[in-house]
Amino acid sequence: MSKKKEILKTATLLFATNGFKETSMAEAAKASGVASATIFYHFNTKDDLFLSVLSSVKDGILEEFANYFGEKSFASGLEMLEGSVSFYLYLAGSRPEWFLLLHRYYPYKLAEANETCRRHLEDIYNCFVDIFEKSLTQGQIDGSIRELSPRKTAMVILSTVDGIVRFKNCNLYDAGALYNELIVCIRQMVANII
Amino acid sequence: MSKKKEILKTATLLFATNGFKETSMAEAAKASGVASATIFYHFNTKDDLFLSVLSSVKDGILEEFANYFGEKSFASGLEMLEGSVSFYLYLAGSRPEWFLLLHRYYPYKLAEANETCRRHLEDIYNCFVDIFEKSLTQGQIDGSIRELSPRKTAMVILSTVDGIVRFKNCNLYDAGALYNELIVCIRQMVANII
DNA sequence: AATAAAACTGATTCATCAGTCAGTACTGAC
DNA sequence: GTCAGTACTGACTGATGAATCAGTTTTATT
Repeated sequence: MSKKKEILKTATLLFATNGFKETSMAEAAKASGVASATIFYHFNTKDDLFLSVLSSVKDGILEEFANYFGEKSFASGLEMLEGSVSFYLYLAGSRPEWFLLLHRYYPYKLAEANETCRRHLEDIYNCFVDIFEKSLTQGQIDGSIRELSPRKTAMVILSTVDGIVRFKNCNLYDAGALYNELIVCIRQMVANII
Repeated sequence: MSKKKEILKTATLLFATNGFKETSMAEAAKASGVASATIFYHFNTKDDLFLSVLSSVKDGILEEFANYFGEKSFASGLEMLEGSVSFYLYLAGSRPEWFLLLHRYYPYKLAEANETCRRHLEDIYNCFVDIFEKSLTQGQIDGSIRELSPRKTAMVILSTVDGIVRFKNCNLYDAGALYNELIVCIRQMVANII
């Protein structure tokens, strides 16, 4: 792997697990196996490195979801929704660093002043909401989803799923034990009762 | 107000809005209107100050909920649940610094190594889950809530409500516009259909 | 082989910050 | 008034960390 990619990968892990301020550039360089000045050759500033990390996380998430929907098909909108939620939970388990990073406050703080950062975050969360919304709209057509506002309900579902992942990452509860309960709750929330 | 209380109040705001690492002790002292060394007279270390802040936030939250339930009575478990959720949202609006602090990662990171910190966080989240659980159990007795696991469902509800508040604090969506939708979704999730 | 450009480096710089120190000011008890 | 204890202070210290600099090494091109 090129040194630049190595730095990016290592920095993602460090920013996610230890935080932005808590990670020094020298530490990131050492953990990447490069000299302390090399990191500044590839990335002008620390914020610059962070934005590159966030951008690569965005690309990863969008690609993973694109792949998933490229090879899957669903019998109904409700099934698509349940599949999307399950895949979100699966991804949070297989790429914990992505979600840990998104559950830190730094990106949102930076987004207040930095347009690029703001756009990355919006792209990521719009990806999630769009998928849930599409499932709900589809379900209203095929009759598996009840009468509701697809966009707003999609946001509530994202809150729920993202909240569970956050609790798990914060070691507050054994949130992993809630996955089944979560799917049931969401089905109950949106399913059409015939 | 005593200088100690003034420091505590100011530090809560600074840690919540700017973060732990991003707030210097000198800055906190200046914003509190005391000399830079005074803060170390009242609090041994920066972590010590943070733990005092977290402890005062815990006391505040527990007291607010105790007051609310002391003067309210509910016709059913479902109404109690809806009241609790509304009060959570109201509190998140009137005391944003409490929830901003809880939505940062630092407390959870500190909790890994610090027992006191861990206990404060558990007290806070148990308070929330207990209230939702109590509502659900009550509702199962009076028939307003369907068959479900009260503890686990309470956690899912907390994820949802807390997730909405987090999105609002992160300025991701106009989550305030989701409050009505949220109540409807939760009702749909747990209400007994007769 | 010669050359230029790109990649990389360790030593240094300058600012910031948690925590200390050696005091001074205030308060109440007698 | 004086004494003791508590509250408070500005100046200082040692460590850390982002960024720079003045180079060296590698790579690609002719």
